Amino acid sequence: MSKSLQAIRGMNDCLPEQTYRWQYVESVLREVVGQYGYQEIRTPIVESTELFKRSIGEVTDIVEKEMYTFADRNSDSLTLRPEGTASCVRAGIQHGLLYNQQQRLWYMGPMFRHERPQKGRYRQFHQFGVETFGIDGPDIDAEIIIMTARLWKKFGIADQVKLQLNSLGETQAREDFKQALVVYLTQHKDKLDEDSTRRLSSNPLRILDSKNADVQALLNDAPVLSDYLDEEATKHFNGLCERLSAAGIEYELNPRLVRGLDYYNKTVFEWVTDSLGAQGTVCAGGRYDGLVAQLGAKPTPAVGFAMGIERLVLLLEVLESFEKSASQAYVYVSALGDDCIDYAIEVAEYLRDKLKDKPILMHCGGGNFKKQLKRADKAGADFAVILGETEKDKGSVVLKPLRGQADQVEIQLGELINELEKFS
RNA sequence: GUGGGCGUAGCUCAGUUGGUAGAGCCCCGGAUUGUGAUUCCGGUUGUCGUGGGUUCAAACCCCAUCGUCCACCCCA
Repeated sequence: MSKSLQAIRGMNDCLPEQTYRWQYVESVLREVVGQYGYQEIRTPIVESTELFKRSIGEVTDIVEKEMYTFADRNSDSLTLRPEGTASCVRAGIQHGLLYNQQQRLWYMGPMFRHERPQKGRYRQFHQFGVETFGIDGPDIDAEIIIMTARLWKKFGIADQVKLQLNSLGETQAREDFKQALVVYLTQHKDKLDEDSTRRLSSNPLRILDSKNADVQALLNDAPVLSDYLDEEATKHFNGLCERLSAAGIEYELNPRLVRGLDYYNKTVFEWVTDSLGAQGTVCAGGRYDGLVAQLGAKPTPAVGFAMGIERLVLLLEVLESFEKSASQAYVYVSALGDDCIDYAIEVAEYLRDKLKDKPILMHCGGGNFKKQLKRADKAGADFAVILGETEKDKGSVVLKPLRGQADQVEIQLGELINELEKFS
Protein backbone atom coordinates (compact mmCIF):
# COMPACT_ATOMS: atom_id res chain seq x y z
CA MET A 1 0.00 0.00 0.00
CA SER A 2 1.25 3.44 -0.87
CA LYS A 3 2.30 5.42 2.14
CA SER A 4 1.95 8.75 0.44
CA LEU A 5 -1.82 8.74 0.20
CA GLN A 6 -3.50 8.50 3.51
CA ALA A 7 -5.83 10.51 5.66
CA ILE A 8 -4.32 13.35 7.65
CA ARG A 9 -3.18 12.36 11.13
CA GLY A 10 -6.04 12.54 13.58
CA MET A 11 -8.66 12.82 10.85
CA ASN A 12 -10.59 9.62 10.36
CA ASP A 13 -12.57 8.01 7.60
CA CYS A 14 -15.95 6.76 8.68
CA LEU A 15 -16.45 3.48 6.87
CA PRO A 16 -19.82 1.83 6.09
CA GLU A 17 -19.75 -0.44 9.11
CA GLN A 18 -19.30 2.66 11.24
CA THR A 19 -21.60 5.09 9.46
CA TYR A 20 -24.76 3.24 10.43
CA ARG A 21 -23.81 3.77 14.05
CA TRP A 22 -23.25 7.46 13.48
CA GLN A 23 -26.54 7.76 11.67
CA TYR A 24 -28.29 6.12 14.57
CA VAL A 25 -26.64 8.44 17.09
CA GLU A 26 -27.39 11.49 14.97
CA SER A 27 -31.02 10.52 14.50
CA VAL A 28 -31.56 10.10 18.25
CA LEU A 29 -29.93 13.47 18.94
CA ARG A 30 -32.14 15.18 16.35
CA GLU A 31 -35.24 13.50 17.63
CA VAL A 32 -34.72 14.44 21.26
CA VAL A 33 -33.78 18.10 20.73
CA GLY A 34 -36.77 18.28 18.41
CA GLN A 35 -38.97 17.16 21.30
CA TYR A 36 -37.80 20.20 23.22
CA GLY A 37 -38.47 22.60 20.37
CA TYR A 38 -34.84 23.36 19.56
CA GLN A 39 -34.02 24.43 16.01
CA GLU A 40 -30.97 23.57 13.96
CA ILE A 41 -28.43 26.19 12.95
CA ARG A 42 -25.66 25.52 10.43
CA THR A 43 -22.66 27.77 10.28
CA PRO A 44 -19.51 27.68 8.16
CA ILE A 45 -16.59 25.50 9.19
CA VAL A 46 -14.19 28.38 8.55
CA GLU A 47 -14.41 31.70 10.39
CA SER A 48 -12.13 34.66 10.84
CA THR A 49 -9.39 33.89 13.35
CA GLU A 50 -10.40 36.98 15.30
CA LEU A 51 -13.74 35.41 16.27
CA PHE A 52 -12.11 32.56 18.17
CA LYS A 53 -9.44 34.74 19.72
CA ARG A 54 -12.08 37.08 21.10
CA SER A 55 -14.47 34.38 22.34
CA ILE A 56 -12.40 31.41 23.51
CA GLY A 57 -9.67 33.58 25.00
CA GLU A 58 -6.26 34.62 23.67
CA VAL A 59 -4.26 32.75 26.28
CA THR A 60 -6.06 29.41 26.15
CA ASP A 61 -4.27 26.37 24.76
CA ILE A 62 -6.88 26.08 22.03
CA VAL A 63 -6.09 29.50 20.61
CA GLU A 64 -2.39 29.48 21.38
CA LYS A 65 -1.39 26.15 19.94
CA GLU A 66 -4.27 24.05 18.66
CA MET A 67 -6.04 26.03 15.96
CA TYR A 68 -5.80 25.31 12.26
CA THR A 69 -5.12 28.86 11.17
CA PHE A 70 -4.11 29.89 7.68
CA ALA A 71 -3.98 32.92 5.43
CA ASP A 72 -6.69 33.22 2.82
CA ARG A 73 -5.66 34.29 -0.70
CA ASN A 74 -6.28 37.90 0.21
CA SER A 75 -4.19 37.31 3.37
CA ASP A 76 -7.10 37.41 5.81
CA SER A 77 -6.41 35.11 8.74
CA LEU A 78 -8.95 32.28 8.76
CA THR A 79 -9.38 29.38 11.17
CA LEU A 80 -11.07 26.00 11.01
CA ARG A 81 -13.54 26.16 13.86
CA PRO A 82 -12.23 24.52 17.06
CA GLU A 83 -15.70 24.62 18.68
CA GLY A 84 -19.23 25.63 17.83
CA THR A 85 -20.37 28.27 20.29
CA ALA A 86 -18.45 31.21 18.85
CA SER A 87 -19.95 30.67 15.39
CA CYS A 88 -23.46 30.39 16.80
CA VAL A 89 -23.09 33.66 18.65
CA ARG A 90 -21.56 35.36 15.61
CA ALA A 91 -24.37 34.14 13.36
CA GLY A 92 -26.99 35.07 15.94
CA ILE A 93 -25.65 38.61 16.21
CA GLN A 94 -25.13 38.99 12.47
CA HIS A 95 -28.71 38.01 11.64
CA GLY A 96 -30.44 39.68 14.56
CA LEU A 97 -31.50 36.41 16.15
CA LEU A 98 -30.39 37.49 19.60
CA TYR A 99 -31.87 40.98 19.83
CA ASN A 100 -34.58 40.96 22.51
CA GLN A 101 -35.40 37.38 21.65
CA GLN A 102 -35.21 33.90 23.06
CA GLN A 103 -33.51 31.26 20.96
CA ARG A 104 -33.09 27.55 21.46
CA LEU A 105 -30.61 26.27 18.89
CA TRP A 106 -28.63 23.14 18.15
CA TYR A 107 -25.85 22.26 15.73
CA MET A 108 -23.79 19.27 14.75
CA GLY A 109 -20.62 18.96 12.73
CA PRO A 110 -16.85 18.70 12.52
CA MET A 111 -14.46 20.73 14.69
CA PHE A 112 -10.69 20.96 14.36
CA ARG A 113 -7.95 21.08 16.95
CA HIS A 114 -4.30 20.28 16.35
CA GLU A 115 -3.74 17.98 19.32
CA ARG A 116 -1.85 14.72 19.60
CA PRO A 117 -4.49 12.09 18.79
CA GLN A 118 -5.44 9.49 21.36
CA LYS A 119 -8.49 7.53 22.40
CA GLY A 120 -11.52 9.81 22.19
CA ARG A 121 -9.47 12.75 20.92
CA TYR A 122 -8.91 13.54 17.27
CA ARG A 123 -7.83 16.50 15.16
CA GLN A 124 -11.06 16.48 13.23
CA PHE A 125 -13.76 15.53 15.67
CA HIS A 126 -17.50 16.03 15.77
CA GLN A 127 -19.63 17.85 18.24
CA PHE A 128 -23.30 18.03 18.81
CA GLY A 129 -24.18 21.19 20.69
CA VAL A 130 -27.04 23.21 22.04
CA GLU A 131 -27.06 26.96 22.66
CA THR A 132 -29.84 29.01 24.19
CA PHE A 133 -29.99 32.81 24.22
CA GLY A 134 -32.00 35.44 26.01
CA ILE A 135 -33.06 33.40 29.06
CA ASP A 136 -31.37 34.25 32.34
CA GLY A 137 -32.93 32.17 35.12
CA PRO A 138 -31.84 28.69 36.20
CA ASP A 139 -34.90 27.19 34.46
CA ILE A 140 -33.14 26.96 31.15
CA ASP A 141 -29.95 25.58 32.73
CA ALA A 142 -32.12 22.85 34.21
CA GLU A 143 -33.89 22.28 30.90
CA ILE A 144 -30.77 21.56 28.88
CA ILE A 145 -29.40 19.27 31.58
CA ILE A 146 -32.69 17.40 31.80
CA MET A 147 -32.57 17.12 28.02
CA THR A 148 -29.13 15.50 28.13
CA ALA A 149 -30.37 13.12 30.81
CA ARG A 150 -33.15 12.08 28.44
CA LEU A 151 -30.54 11.43 25.77
CA TRP A 152 -28.56 9.10 28.02
CA LYS A 153 -31.72 7.22 28.84
CA LYS A 154 -32.60 6.96 25.18
CA PHE A 155 -29.11 5.66 24.39
CA GLY A 156 -29.29 3.21 27.28
CA ILE A 157 -26.19 4.61 28.97
CA ALA A 158 -27.80 6.49 31.84
CA ASP A 159 -25.94 4.46 34.45
CA GLN A 160 -22.59 4.97 32.71
CA VAL A 161 -22.46 8.76 32.95
CA LYS A 162 -22.44 10.97 36.01
CA LEU A 163 -23.31 14.64 36.23
CA GLN A 164 -20.90 17.05 37.88
CA LEU A 165 -21.98 20.57 38.69
CA ASN A 166 -20.35 23.77 39.79
CA SER A 167 -20.82 27.49 39.62
CA LEU A 168 -18.02 29.81 38.54
CA GLY A 169 -19.87 32.91 39.66
CA GLU A 170 -19.37 36.24 37.96
CA THR A 171 -16.07 37.63 36.70
CA GLN A 172 -15.33 39.55 39.90
CA ALA A 173 -15.87 36.53 42.13
CA ARG A 174 -13.67 34.43 39.92
CA GLU A 175 -10.92 37.05 39.95
CA ASP A 176 -11.03 37.34 43.72
CA PHE A 177 -10.94 33.59 44.10
CA LYS A 178 -8.14 33.27 41.57
CA GLN A 179 -6.02 35.69 43.55
CA ALA A 180 -6.66 33.88 46.82
CA LEU A 181 -5.86 30.56 45.16
CA VAL A 182 -2.60 31.85 43.73
CA VAL A 183 -1.59 33.22 47.13
CA TYR A 184 -2.33 29.87 48.78
CA LEU A 185 -0.59 27.79 46.13
CA THR A 186 2.43 30.08 46.03
CA GLN A 187 2.88 29.41 49.76
CA HIS A 188 3.06 25.69 48.93
CA LYS A 189 4.95 26.04 45.70
CA ASP A 190 7.35 23.25 46.64
CA LYS A 191 4.49 20.73 46.52
CA LEU A 192 3.35 21.67 43.03
CA ASP A 193 4.34 19.59 40.03
CA GLU A 194 5.81 21.12 36.90
CA ASP A 195 2.50 21.56 35.08
CA SER A 196 0.78 23.17 38.01
CA THR A 197 3.69 25.55 38.57
CA ARG A 198 3.40 26.65 34.98
CA ARG A 199 -0.36 27.14 35.29
CA LEU A 200 0.13 29.24 38.42
CA SER A 201 0.89 32.15 36.15
CA SER A 202 -0.95 31.13 32.96
CA ASN A 203 -4.25 29.63 34.11
CA PRO A 204 -4.47 29.04 37.88
CA LEU A 205 -8.05 27.75 37.82
CA ARG A 206 -7.01 24.73 35.80
CA ILE A 207 -4.80 23.59 38.66
CA LEU A 208 -8.08 22.63 40.33
CA ASP A 209 -8.62 19.71 37.96
CA SER A 210 -5.00 18.52 37.98
CA LYS A 211 -4.63 14.75 37.84
CA ASN A 212 -1.66 14.84 40.18
CA ALA A 213 -2.59 13.24 43.52
CA ASP A 214 -0.23 15.44 45.58
CA VAL A 215 -1.68 18.56 44.00
CA GLN A 216 -5.20 17.35 44.70
CA ALA A 217 -4.26 16.69 48.32
CA LEU A 218 -2.87 20.19 48.60
CA LEU A 219 -6.13 21.59 47.27
CA ASN A 220 -8.09 20.13 50.18
CA ASP A 221 -7.11 23.10 52.30
CA ALA A 222 -7.19 25.65 49.49
CA PRO A 223 -9.76 28.44 49.21
CA VAL A 224 -13.10 27.27 47.82
CA LEU A 225 -14.72 29.02 44.87
CA SER A 226 -18.23 28.81 46.27
CA ASP A 227 -17.20 31.05 49.20
CA TYR A 228 -16.57 33.84 46.71
CA LEU A 229 -19.88 33.73 44.83
CA ASP A 230 -22.14 36.75 45.12
CA GLU A 231 -25.73 36.44 46.30
CA GLU A 232 -27.19 36.39 42.80
CA ALA A 233 -24.93 33.60 41.55
CA THR A 234 -25.53 31.55 44.68
CA LYS A 235 -29.27 31.94 44.27
CA HIS A 236 -29.05 30.99 40.62
CA PHE A 237 -27.02 27.89 41.42
CA ASN A 238 -29.30 26.82 44.26
CA GLY A 239 -32.27 27.28 41.96
CA LEU A 240 -30.68 24.98 39.40
CA CYS A 241 -29.92 22.33 42.01
CA GLU A 242 -33.47 22.42 43.30
CA ARG A 243 -34.94 22.01 39.83
CA LEU A 244 -32.63 19.11 39.03
CA SER A 245 -33.51 17.38 42.27
CA ALA A 246 -37.20 17.90 41.63
CA ALA A 247 -36.75 16.38 38.18
CA GLY A 248 -35.00 13.36 39.67
CA ILE A 249 -31.61 14.13 38.13
CA GLU A 250 -28.71 12.95 40.25
CA TYR A 251 -25.67 15.19 40.40
CA GLU A 252 -22.46 15.64 42.25
CA LEU A 253 -21.25 19.05 43.33
CA ASN A 254 -17.66 19.43 42.23
CA PRO A 255 -16.18 22.71 43.47
CA ARG A 256 -13.08 21.99 41.38
CA LEU A 257 -14.92 21.75 38.08
CA VAL A 258 -13.69 24.51 35.78
CA ARG A 259 -13.75 25.13 32.05
CA GLY A 260 -11.01 25.44 29.50
CA LEU A 261 -12.70 28.22 27.61
CA ASP A 262 -12.74 31.72 29.06
CA TYR A 263 -16.29 32.71 28.31
CA TYR A 264 -18.10 30.68 30.96
CA ASN A 265 -19.71 32.12 34.09
CA LYS A 266 -22.08 30.83 36.75
CA THR A 267 -23.28 27.31 35.90
CA VAL A 268 -20.81 24.76 34.55
CA PHE A 269 -21.48 21.06 34.22
CA GLU A 270 -19.93 17.92 32.81
CA TRP A 271 -21.23 14.45 32.13
CA VAL A 272 -18.32 12.09 32.75
CA THR A 273 -17.71 8.37 32.36
CA ASP A 274 -14.89 6.11 33.46
CA SER A 275 -15.34 3.78 30.47
CA LEU A 276 -13.34 5.83 27.96
CA GLY A 277 -9.83 6.02 29.38
CA ALA A 278 -8.34 9.46 29.73
CA GLN A 279 -11.03 11.34 27.82
CA GLY A 280 -13.88 10.85 30.24
CA THR A 281 -15.95 13.92 29.45
CA VAL A 282 -18.77 13.02 27.09
CA CYS A 283 -20.70 16.25 27.35
CA ALA A 284 -19.89 19.58 28.93
CA GLY A 285 -21.35 23.03 29.04
CA GLY A 286 -22.42 25.98 31.06
CA ARG A 287 -23.56 29.55 31.10
CA TYR A 288 -21.80 32.29 29.16
CA ASP A 289 -23.76 35.45 29.81
CA GLY A 290 -20.90 37.71 28.84
CA LEU A 291 -20.02 36.37 25.41
CA VAL A 292 -22.63 38.08 23.27
CA ALA A 293 -21.62 41.49 24.63
CA GLN A 294 -17.97 40.54 24.36
CA LEU A 295 -18.53 39.99 20.64
CA GLY A 296 -20.09 43.39 20.26
CA ALA A 297 -23.86 43.04 20.71
CA LYS A 298 -26.28 43.90 23.47
CA PRO A 299 -25.68 41.83 26.64
CA THR A 300 -27.64 38.59 26.30
CA PRO A 301 -27.78 35.69 28.74
CA ALA A 302 -26.82 32.36 27.23
CA VAL A 303 -26.29 28.76 28.26
CA GLY A 304 -25.34 25.70 26.25
CA PHE A 305 -23.34 22.51 26.01
CA ALA A 306 -21.47 20.39 23.53
CA MET A 307 -20.93 16.67 23.36
CA GLY A 308 -18.26 14.71 21.51
CA ILE A 309 -19.90 12.38 19.04
CA GLU A 310 -16.82 10.15 18.73
CA ARG A 311 -16.85 9.73 22.50
CA LEU A 312 -20.54 8.96 22.48
CA VAL A 313 -20.11 6.37 19.72
CA LEU A 314 -17.12 4.88 21.57
CA LEU A 315 -19.13 4.68 24.76
CA LEU A 316 -21.99 2.92 23.01
CA GLU A 317 -19.48 0.51 21.46
CA VAL A 318 -17.82 -0.21 24.79
CA LEU A 319 -21.21 -1.05 26.21
CA GLU A 320 -22.19 -2.95 23.07
CA SER A 321 -25.31 -0.84 22.80
CA PHE A 322 -25.59 -0.94 19.04
CA GLU A 323 -28.11 -3.06 17.22
CA LYS A 324 -26.79 -5.15 14.39
CA SER A 325 -26.49 -3.21 11.19
CA ALA A 326 -29.38 -3.44 8.79
CA SER A 327 -28.67 -5.80 5.92
CA GLN A 328 -27.65 -4.26 2.65
CA ALA A 329 -30.46 -5.91 0.73
CA TYR A 330 -33.98 -7.22 1.27
CA VAL A 331 -34.28 -8.68 -2.20
CA TYR A 332 -31.29 -9.51 -4.39
CA VAL A 333 -32.12 -9.59 -8.08
CA SER A 334 -29.93 -11.91 -10.11
CA ALA A 335 -29.98 -12.40 -13.83
CA LEU A 336 -28.22 -14.92 -16.01
CA GLY A 337 -27.09 -13.70 -19.37
CA ASP A 338 -26.95 -10.32 -21.04
CA ASP A 339 -30.30 -10.87 -22.75
CA CYS A 340 -32.34 -10.75 -19.57
CA ILE A 341 -30.62 -7.82 -17.85
CA ASP A 342 -33.23 -5.40 -19.13
CA TYR A 343 -35.91 -7.61 -17.65
CA ALA A 344 -34.01 -7.80 -14.35
CA ILE A 345 -33.79 -4.01 -14.18
CA GLU A 346 -37.52 -3.82 -14.85
CA VAL A 347 -38.19 -6.26 -12.01
CA ALA A 348 -35.88 -4.39 -9.63
CA GLU A 349 -37.50 -1.04 -10.42
CA TYR A 350 -40.94 -2.62 -10.00
CA LEU A 351 -39.93 -3.84 -6.52
CA ARG A 352 -38.57 -0.39 -5.61
CA ASP A 353 -41.90 1.14 -6.65
CA LYS A 354 -43.84 -1.27 -4.47
CA LEU A 355 -41.52 -1.72 -1.49
CA LYS A 356 -40.46 1.84 -0.83
CA ASP A 357 -38.47 1.31 2.37
CA LYS A 358 -36.71 -1.96 1.52
CA PRO A 359 -33.35 -2.06 -0.23
CA ILE A 360 -33.42 -3.93 -3.52
CA LEU A 361 -29.95 -4.87 -4.70
CA MET A 362 -29.44 -5.58 -8.37
CA HIS A 363 -26.64 -7.91 -9.33
CA CYS A 364 -24.16 -6.20 -11.60
CA GLY A 365 -21.09 -7.50 -13.32
CA GLY A 366 -22.26 -10.87 -14.61
CA GLY A 367 -21.21 -14.29 -13.42
CA ASN A 368 -23.05 -17.56 -12.99
CA PHE A 369 -25.90 -18.09 -10.56
CA LYS A 370 -23.59 -19.67 -8.04
CA LYS A 371 -21.62 -16.47 -7.82
CA GLN A 372 -24.72 -14.31 -7.87
CA LEU A 373 -26.40 -16.20 -5.04
CA LYS A 374 -23.20 -16.05 -3.08
CA ARG A 375 -23.35 -12.29 -3.38
CA ALA A 376 -27.01 -12.35 -2.39
CA ASP A 377 -26.17 -14.25 0.76
CA LYS A 378 -23.26 -11.99 1.57
CA ALA A 379 -25.46 -8.92 1.19
CA GLY A 380 -27.73 -10.39 3.85
CA ALA A 381 -30.70 -10.54 1.49
CA ASP A 382 -33.86 -12.23 2.70
CA PHE A 383 -34.79 -13.26 -0.82
CA ALA A 384 -33.20 -13.79 -4.18
CA VAL A 385 -35.19 -13.14 -7.30
CA ILE A 386 -33.76 -15.31 -10.04
CA LEU A 387 -34.22 -14.40 -13.67
CA GLY A 388 -33.15 -16.09 -16.87
CA GLU A 389 -34.30 -16.46 -20.43
CA THR A 390 -37.14 -18.79 -19.39
CA GLU A 391 -38.56 -16.35 -16.88
CA LYS A 392 -38.16 -13.40 -19.19
CA ASP A 393 -40.14 -15.14 -21.92
CA LYS A 394 -42.93 -16.10 -19.54
CA GLY A 395 -42.99 -12.80 -17.63
CA SER A 396 -42.38 -14.78 -14.48
CA VAL A 397 -39.81 -14.68 -11.66
CA VAL A 398 -38.28 -17.30 -9.41
CA LEU A 399 -38.47 -16.23 -5.76
CA LYS A 400 -36.00 -18.02 -3.54
CA PRO A 401 -36.17 -17.43 0.23
CA LEU A 402 -32.62 -17.38 1.59
CA ARG A 403 -33.31 -17.37 5.31
CA GLY A 404 -35.80 -20.14 5.95
CA GLN A 405 -36.67 -23.66 4.94
CA ALA A 406 -39.21 -22.63 2.31
CA ASP A 407 -38.70 -23.79 -1.27
CA GLN A 408 -38.34 -21.42 -4.15
CA VAL A 409 -41.42 -20.75 -6.28
CA GLU A 410 -41.90 -19.57 -9.83
CA ILE A 411 -44.67 -16.99 -10.15
CA GLN A 412 -45.81 -14.19 -12.45
CA LEU A 413 -44.22 -10.80 -11.73
CA GLY A 414 -47.63 -9.39 -10.71
CA GLU A 415 -47.86 -11.91 -7.88
CA LEU A 416 -44.42 -11.16 -6.49
CA ILE A 417 -45.46 -8.61 -3.87
CA ASN A 418 -48.22 -10.87 -2.54
CA GLU A 419 -45.79 -13.74 -2.37
CA LEU A 420 -43.23 -11.67 -0.47
CA GLU A 421 -45.87 -10.53 1.99
CA LYS A 422 -46.62 -14.14 2.92
CA PHE A 423 -43.23 -14.23 4.61
CA SER A 424 -43.53 -11.06 6.66
C1' G B 1 4.95 19.83 22.58
C1' U B 2 6.72 15.23 26.08
C1' G B 3 6.90 9.85 27.20
C1' G B 4 5.98 4.53 26.27
C1' G B 5 4.07 0.28 23.15
C1' C B 6 3.43 -1.43 18.22
C1' G B 7 4.47 -1.43 12.42
C1' U B 8 5.00 -8.79 8.49
C1' A B 9 -0.63 -10.47 2.71
C1' G B 10 -6.86 -6.52 1.70
C1' C B 11 -8.03 -7.97 7.38
C1' U B 12 -6.47 -10.54 12.23
C1' C B 13 -1.88 -12.17 13.50
C1' A B 14 2.50 -16.26 13.95
C1' G B 15 7.64 -16.13 12.70
C1' U B 16 12.55 -20.05 17.79
C1' U B 17 19.87 -18.46 19.26
C1' G B 18 20.25 -13.92 12.81
C1' G B 19 20.06 -19.05 8.02
C1' U B 20 14.91 -19.59 1.43
C1' A B 21 8.25 -15.44 4.08
C1' G B 22 3.84 -18.39 7.23
C1' A B 23 -1.49 -19.43 9.12
C1' G B 24 -6.65 -18.17 9.47
C1' C B 25 -10.22 -14.99 7.23
C1' C B 26 -11.31 -12.74 2.53
C1' C B 27 -11.07 -13.38 -2.73
C1' C B 28 -10.86 -16.72 -7.23
C1' G B 29 -11.56 -21.67 -9.66
C1' G B 30 -13.49 -26.68 -9.32
C1' A B 31 -16.61 -30.92 -7.15
C1' U B 32 -22.32 -28.81 -8.90
C1' U B 33 -22.16 -25.34 -17.11
C1' G B 34 -29.61 -22.43 -13.60
C1' U B 35 -29.09 -22.20 -7.14
C1' G B 36 -26.32 -19.28 -1.63
C1' A B 37 -25.18 -20.19 3.47
C1' U B 38 -22.64 -26.01 5.19
C1' U B 39 -18.62 -29.69 3.17
C1' C B 40 -14.32 -31.17 0.17
C1' C B 41 -10.17 -30.07 -3.44
C1' G B 42 -6.99 -26.42 -5.72
C1' G B 43 -5.03 -21.24 -6.37
C1' U B 44 -3.17 -15.59 -5.76
C1' U B 45 -1.61 -12.72 -1.81
C1' G B 46 4.29 -9.47 0.22
C1' U B 47 8.96 -2.69 -0.78
C1' C B 48 8.54 -7.64 6.40
C1' G B 49 6.64 1.00 7.23
C1' U B 50 11.05 3.78 5.04
C1' G B 51 16.42 4.92 4.85
C1' G B 52 21.08 3.76 6.61
C1' G B 53 24.51 0.53 9.58
C1' U B 54 26.61 -4.32 11.68
C1' U B 55 27.12 -9.36 9.38
C1' C B 56 29.10 -14.43 4.86
C1' A B 57 23.74 -13.83 5.89
C1' A B 58 18.77 -9.22 8.95
C1' A B 59 11.52 -9.55 9.46
C1' C B 60 14.92 -10.46 13.82
C1' C B 61 20.58 -6.62 16.24
C1' C B 62 21.93 -0.95 16.08
C1' C B 63 20.79 4.27 14.45
C1' A B 64 17.55 7.60 12.14
C1' U B 65 12.87 8.67 10.18
C1' C B 66 7.64 8.16 9.22
C1' G B 67 3.04 6.02 10.69
C1' U B 68 -0.13 4.22 14.52
C1' C B 69 -2.01 3.32 19.48
C1' C B 70 -2.00 4.66 24.64
C1' A B 71 -0.72 8.15 28.39
C1' C B 72 0.92 13.27 29.82
C1' C B 73 -0.79 17.90 28.32
C1' C B 74 -5.47 19.74 26.48
C1' C B 75 -10.57 19.07 26.04
C1' A B 76 -16.07 17.42 23.78
